[in-house]
Amino acid sequence: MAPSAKHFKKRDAILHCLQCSTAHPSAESIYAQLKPQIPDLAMGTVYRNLNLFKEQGLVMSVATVRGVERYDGNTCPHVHFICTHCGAVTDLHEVQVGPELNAAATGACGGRVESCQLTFTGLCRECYQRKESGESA
Amino acid sequence: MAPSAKHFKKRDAILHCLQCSTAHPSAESIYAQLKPQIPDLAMGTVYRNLNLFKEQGLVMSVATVRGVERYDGNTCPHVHFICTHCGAVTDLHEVQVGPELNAAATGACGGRVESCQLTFTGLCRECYQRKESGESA
DNA sequence: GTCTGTGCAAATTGTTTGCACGCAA
DNA sequence: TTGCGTGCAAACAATTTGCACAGAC
Repeated sequence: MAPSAKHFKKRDAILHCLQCSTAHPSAESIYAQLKPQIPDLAMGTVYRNLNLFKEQGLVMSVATVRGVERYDGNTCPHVHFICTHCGAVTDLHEVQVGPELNAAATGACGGRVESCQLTFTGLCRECYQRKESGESA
Repeated sequence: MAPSAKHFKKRDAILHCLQCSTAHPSAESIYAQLKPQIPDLAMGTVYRNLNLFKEQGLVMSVATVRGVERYDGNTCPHVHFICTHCGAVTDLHEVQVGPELNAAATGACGGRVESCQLTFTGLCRECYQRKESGESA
């Protein structure tokens, strides 16, 4: 009855993993998280489904951090923060990109703007505090 | 006398190539551009210097487009546009990120914000026009 | 002599792909 | 029987790295 029978078990698990996480996981970490529950999961499957989801617009690529691609199951436009020290990617829902920027970009590029990503980089709270206390010690 | 004697010939050439280009080249394309003038240039050298420049803050990484990293010799903050069709990366100097966003991000992340990148994706003028005329034909 | 920049080629690593199998319709 | 999702392992491509040498000081 339900279309998500046995046939889509892994696909659903991967999507669910992405949509329920705010860590913006990499393919590798999705695999690591799912592997215990689904022992016969293969990396190829993770990558294949990830690319499928991207095509379908269910998932987007946030950034490539230290050579590995990070994904986001939340496709509503929002701002990201990347910690250069620990590699964490977090959402900054408090920061908003005004529509006027989009309009300006459309005018400036002369073509069609489809999406917009604002990303801040720096030190996250944990790494910042650790660094401060380490240096002052 | 000048420190940039023979010893820094390739390093200088790579940096110059980046700073004079607005195409946000990849390591590969820097190599391709320089190779005719400097036949004994090696990819390893390009990558090594690129990483050095990044550390020194002379150059920044703009984005990873289709799996290849793109660099920018212009480190003044500015907005980018990436064409999903041809992979071109261009500057949008007309669009500006206000300082209030930076402040908001600093507050929201709780750590330290070091840089900010606003990137639009879509179709550049050429690809957009080509697509339009192709479809309406 | 020492230090730094580099060529070269091998190694590493993230990602993709071909093939064969198994379940669902 | 046909089609799709998948495991597995090989293939790929971008990037990094170890080693040895050459020129600068």
